[in-house]
Amino acid sequence: MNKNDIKNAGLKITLPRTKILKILETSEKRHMTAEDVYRILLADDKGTIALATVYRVLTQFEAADLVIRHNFESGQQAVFELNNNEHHDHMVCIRTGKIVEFHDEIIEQRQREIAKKHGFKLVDHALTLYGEFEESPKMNKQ
Amino acid sequence: MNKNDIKNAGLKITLPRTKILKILETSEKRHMTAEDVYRILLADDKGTIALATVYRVLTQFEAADLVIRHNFESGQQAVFELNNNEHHDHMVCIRTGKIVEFHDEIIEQRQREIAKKHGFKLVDHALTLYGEFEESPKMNKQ
DNA sequence: ATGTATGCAAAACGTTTGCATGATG
DNA sequence: CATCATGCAAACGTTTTGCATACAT
Repeated sequence: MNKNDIKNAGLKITLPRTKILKILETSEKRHMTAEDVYRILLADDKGTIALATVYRVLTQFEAADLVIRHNFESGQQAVFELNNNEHHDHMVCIRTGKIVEFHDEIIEQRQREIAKKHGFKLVDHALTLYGEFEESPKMNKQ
Repeated sequence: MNKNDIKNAGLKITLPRTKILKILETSEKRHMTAEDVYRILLADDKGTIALATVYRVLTQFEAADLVIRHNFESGQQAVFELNNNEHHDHMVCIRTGKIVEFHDEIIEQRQREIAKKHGFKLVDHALTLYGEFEESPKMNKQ
């Protein structure tokens, strides 16, 4: 019921917003740039939706905790993913851009301990591993 | 002997390069944006050094492993720090911008294990904790 | 009917680049 | 003296914003 998510965020239910949310929900890629979303909108749609609107809506969704914005070390485009409320970190392939999520409770726990030791009130954290996935011989990666 | 570092990087020893390196070495802030460096150059100097040069030099230093560039999740300006060859991660205060470094072997080890489990050749990683340092009552933070 | 959202174009931002000049080895 | 580095201004890619119009409630 994605329309409720929009309404609960205090936002009016508009075509751009429902479409963008649906794209985030149904796209095979969980991590998309604003341009990724924009390109999909251009493709499967008649009514024009401006790139500026995509940015605006994604920013609003972020403020509403509906999506999470990442700025991976590339420093280039931000990527957005639907917030499924299951915290996770990321492995990013430096060759293909492929992103895999993981969660490790030992690391999480250590972070809390380290923060505590430094008198640091932990609000958020980001852990990203950069490297390359070793392809299994027969598989073609994209 | 910072001039050797520059020479070893295959770079000519020029005023901008020695000054920028010295700023990185002697500034009380270990983590500086290009603009931070630029502003210091403007202040304590007569001969103009262009912001473009600061970016160029920092990028060259990065390629020579003299400095490390970070793009913290802010997505705004990159920050540069001298590479002391002691890997560490960062705690960033979301209120003051203060940065504290830490290193935790348990986390490092877990990362290697996770990468291995996923058939991921680990090249680099970035862990940043975001939060607030609890001030001790008498201390004025800056 | 009111207020909010949108498209468009232009601006803003951090960073990079082309080019003619200047300094280094 | 050949090469590399620099300053300047202009380009760049991403993201934001001003404004007049259009839509949701």
